[in-house]
Amino acid sequence: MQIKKEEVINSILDSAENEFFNLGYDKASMRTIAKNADTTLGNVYNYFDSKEDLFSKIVDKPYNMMQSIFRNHNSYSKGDELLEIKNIDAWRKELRSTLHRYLPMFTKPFVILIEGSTGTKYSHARDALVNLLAEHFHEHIYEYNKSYENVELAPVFAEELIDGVIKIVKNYDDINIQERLITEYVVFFAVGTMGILNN
Amino acid sequence: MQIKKEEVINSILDSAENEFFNLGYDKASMRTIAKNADTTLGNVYNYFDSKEDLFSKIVDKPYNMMQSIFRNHNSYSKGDELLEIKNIDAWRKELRSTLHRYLPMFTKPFVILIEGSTGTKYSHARDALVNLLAEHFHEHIYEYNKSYENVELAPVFAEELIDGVIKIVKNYDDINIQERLITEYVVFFAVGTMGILNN
Amino acid sequence: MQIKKEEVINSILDSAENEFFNLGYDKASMRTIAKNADTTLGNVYNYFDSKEDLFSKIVDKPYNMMQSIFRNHNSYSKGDELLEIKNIDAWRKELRSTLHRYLPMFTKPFVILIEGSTGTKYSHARDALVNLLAEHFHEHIYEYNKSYENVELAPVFAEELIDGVIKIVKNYDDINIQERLITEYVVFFAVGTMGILNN
Amino acid sequence: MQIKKEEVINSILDSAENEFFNLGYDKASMRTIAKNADTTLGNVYNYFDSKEDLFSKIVDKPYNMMQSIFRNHNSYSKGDELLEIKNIDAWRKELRSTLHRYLPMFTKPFVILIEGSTGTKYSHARDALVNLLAEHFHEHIYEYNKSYENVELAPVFAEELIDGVIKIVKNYDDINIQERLITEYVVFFAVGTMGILNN
DNA sequence: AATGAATGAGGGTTCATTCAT
DNA sequence: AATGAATGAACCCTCATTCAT
Repeated sequence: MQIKKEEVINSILDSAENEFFNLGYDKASMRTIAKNADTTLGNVYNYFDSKEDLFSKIVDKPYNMMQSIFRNHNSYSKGDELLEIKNIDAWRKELRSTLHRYLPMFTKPFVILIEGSTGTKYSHARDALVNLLAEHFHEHIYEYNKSYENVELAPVFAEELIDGVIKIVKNYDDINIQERLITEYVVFFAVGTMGILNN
Repeated sequence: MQIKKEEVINSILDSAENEFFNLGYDKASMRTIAKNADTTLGNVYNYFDSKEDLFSKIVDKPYNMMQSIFRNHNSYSKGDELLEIKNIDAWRKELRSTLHRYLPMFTKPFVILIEGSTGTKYSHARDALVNLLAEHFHEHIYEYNKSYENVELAPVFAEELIDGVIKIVKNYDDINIQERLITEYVVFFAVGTMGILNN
Repeated sequence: MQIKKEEVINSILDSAENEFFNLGYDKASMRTIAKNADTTLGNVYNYFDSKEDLFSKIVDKPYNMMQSIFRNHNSYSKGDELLEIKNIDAWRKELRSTLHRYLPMFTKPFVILIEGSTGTKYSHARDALVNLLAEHFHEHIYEYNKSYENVELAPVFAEELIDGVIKIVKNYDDINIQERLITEYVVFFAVGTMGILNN
Repeated sequence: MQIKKEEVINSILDSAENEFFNLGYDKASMRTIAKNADTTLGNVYNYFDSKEDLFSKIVDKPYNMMQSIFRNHNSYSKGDELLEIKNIDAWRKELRSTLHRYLPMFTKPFVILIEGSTGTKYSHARDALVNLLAEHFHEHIYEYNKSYENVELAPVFAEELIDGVIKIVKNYDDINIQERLITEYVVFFAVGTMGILNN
């Protein structure tokens, strides 16, 4: 019975994960979630208080991971000396090994958290991540070219960097391909920003 | 009387523009649109046949502009020799004058068309734009570095380029700022892609 | 101006007559009536208090005719000696001349009154006519065959006789064809009822 | 529970049958149906997909019966030799036994199908029936009196024959009375048409 | 623990009627 | 007299949530 119960819960969570992943919070349907979990609508409400609660249960893990990364994100800025590197392939190698640590975070629930949480109390999560990254860009810009006049692009870069990563994660299941493409995508951002700052 | 009528129509259009802008087509509420236009739900239907019709009235102008750009977009690729240019500022100047022609398209309605048209007959617009751009990236990649191994990034670049522009348009009303930032953002993409292809 | 006014009124009445004729009271649309009368919805209400009032103005003439016929309908039963007649062609001739007097009643407004008045205070008109005719049938039946066991058919005969006439009027505009077909249709009823009463 | 469910379904079906019977499809109100079924509007939609679906569930049985009769209605025309029979009572007997097979079709749902289906995909049913019968009349007329000059009456006869049957079904619930009256009504049509064709 | 029936608020839409001009 | 904008009640339908069993 103990086992049985967990089976049902997992079945619901799986079904919900798919639904939220495909449609986002607002357009997701509790009926569909129940149906694809091979259980009843009423029974879903025996295990989860509400649609929002169910969403929380799925999204909480990546949310907490993100929070803890935020708290000690100074460790992240160790890569700053990269800016000095002239050889792009060296960047690729360095970045790949750094990314490797974060890759486990890029799961379906993370994608849901970032782009499917509109309408929930988690909708700030995406903004927080964007802002954190935007700050980074901002700092780098300031550090590298104090007189650069298009600083407003920092949040744009941040957002599109994140969305690009999300897009790669959504489209490619194979973790190796993910790693290769995300690395290259981040290198692209590094090269691009360096380029416009250089001149 | 003539004036009165247009006032109401504009009031409805403004209200609808905001609603569609904030919520997208599907989640937008005709009741809310009416309320924010200081009129009655029934009266909205005196001026517009349906929700979809109201949406069309807002989105048609940027849609047609996009279509006409698509039809003669060969003129766009004339800028290919830019790739040879080493001086980034030259790129900036060239791109800025090119973008100048497209700037009138980048309005709130355009944003709605691109990211709020799910559920309408315009939902293909975003995809069409993304595909067109993705092809461009693809061609450039192939032209410049036949052995480049991360070609899968083309659609990602396309999508994030568009989303970045959208984000700029959303955040800055001043057309001059828009022009400056969009130009720089596109230059950033050019520099970035060139950089990763070069090595 | 006086003339102008009547023109508008007639235009509205004509348009309404068509609309009620084609759709019946309930499904008729005031908007459509106004449009087809080349005037405004609001203006229709300057001349007629309501949809029901407009309906009345169209249907009142045939209604009153019907009422006056009802009041002295004993004159109608003078044709009873027909029952003795064996020659059908004699019936045809006799009936045709009788019908001739009633033909002017079978106009579009009459049709509207009989089959398009559901939902109005005139909806009893049809029933009244049916009942009057049913009584006639009843009397004849009783007169001719006191032991006939299917007396309940009287109202059915009445209703179908009326509906048949209405159908002929609706489908044939030519008054001569109307006369020929209605006569024959009534003869058919006479022959039919006589036949089943005879045995 | 199983029982409870069927009770509600039947309650809704009954309520809907009455509503459609009284008002026809278009004017019937789902709210009224729900109210008269002692349930909620939303709950009606738990059992039936749409207004049209609910209508189908009521009308499908008589519709299918009608269709199967249409498919092998050649068996019907076998009674043609009846035309030679001079004894009306023989006709009565013969017709009654023929009608007996069709009687189960003549229910409230059948009435709804024939006169209340405007606005649904079943709206052709009445026309189909009328046309089939009109053809029959046409053939008989031609067969029996090639020079008869009022052939236009065929569709009128067809329509009024049907409407008469409908009227009987509407007014008499007792199946035996139905049988007696419908038989007599059809005999009346036979005698009537024979009479006018004979001369 | 599980069912699925029931609820109610909200969605888009139509239309007779009223009212200010 | 004429306009047509505005209203409000009713339409069909959806869906998260609750509740009795």
